[in-house]
Amino acid sequence: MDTQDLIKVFRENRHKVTAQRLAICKFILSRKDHPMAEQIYQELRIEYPTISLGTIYKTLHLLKELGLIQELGFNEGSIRYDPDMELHINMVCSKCGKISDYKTENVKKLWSAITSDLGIKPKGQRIDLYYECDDCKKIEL
Amino acid sequence: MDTQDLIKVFRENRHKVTAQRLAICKFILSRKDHPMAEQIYQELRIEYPTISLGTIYKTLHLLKELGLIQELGFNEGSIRYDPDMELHINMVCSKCGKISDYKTENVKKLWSAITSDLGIKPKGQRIDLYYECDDCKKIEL
DNA sequence: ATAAGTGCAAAACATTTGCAGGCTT
DNA sequence: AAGCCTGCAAATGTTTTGCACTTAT
Repeated sequence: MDTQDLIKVFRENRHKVTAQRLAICKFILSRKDHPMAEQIYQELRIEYPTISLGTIYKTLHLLKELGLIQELGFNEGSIRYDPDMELHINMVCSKCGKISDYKTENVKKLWSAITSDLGIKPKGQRIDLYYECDDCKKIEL
Repeated sequence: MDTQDLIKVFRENRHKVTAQRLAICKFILSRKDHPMAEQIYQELRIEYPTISLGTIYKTLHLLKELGLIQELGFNEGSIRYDPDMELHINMVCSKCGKISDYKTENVKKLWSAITSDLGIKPKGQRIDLYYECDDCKKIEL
């Protein structure tokens, strides 16, 4: 999704196009490591010194409403943001907290088995698998 | 897991057995609706008027350490506690937030497929499926 | 011109921490 | 008797809210 697409989505939904909004959206949509609001704030502050955390949160909520990102609440009480809206597994390192996405056809099969079993239609999902990542394994040795 | 088992686990791990601790543990282990700390506090306050939120949190952390419950962070920033440590799916109603567990052999199959694919051993997992529950569907009509 | 968005600061929550006194071992 | 546990209160960290000012439409 490039800048032009973003602008189109905003206009179609009667939301104004501002520099901050574009910057926040482009930032989160390009990141694959599920950052939290504070991280987004710190990085954008370099280019937009007056940007505020409030604006970051408001924009993230807007993106969630528009269906462009997903919120993931974690145990430490923090919320992280994931721009991947497709069915996937969050591979979470239980040591360092690093997250990467993993996709496999098997999940889709499982989901269709479950939904036909229960007779429901899913509105969304979240699948976390906790493991120890390669970096943390190395440190251990 | 009954009271005697609980006492045994505490003693084996050199934790003292107190009335509050037993009450909190019995409460959370018997609940299937994944309550948050505040809910546990409000309900136990009836029988133990001087119990404090701090104690609730400390006890929940202890139970997590002992591997008896799981913490689930949610989007609203709250943490809910799940006494079911087996592989299961959290069926979350996206309207009212109600949660129930669902177990199926299919998940175990999926998990073993993934772990052999990636060559990792999972330390834990969390699977949420968002849908609209029967009660909320009825209200809608 | 109008309505919506921004930045700032204060408020609202949820969770954690520190400590004096009390209870289990 | 010693040390862990409790309850209270203060501190922390994150997210939300209110409002005057600015900007996009």
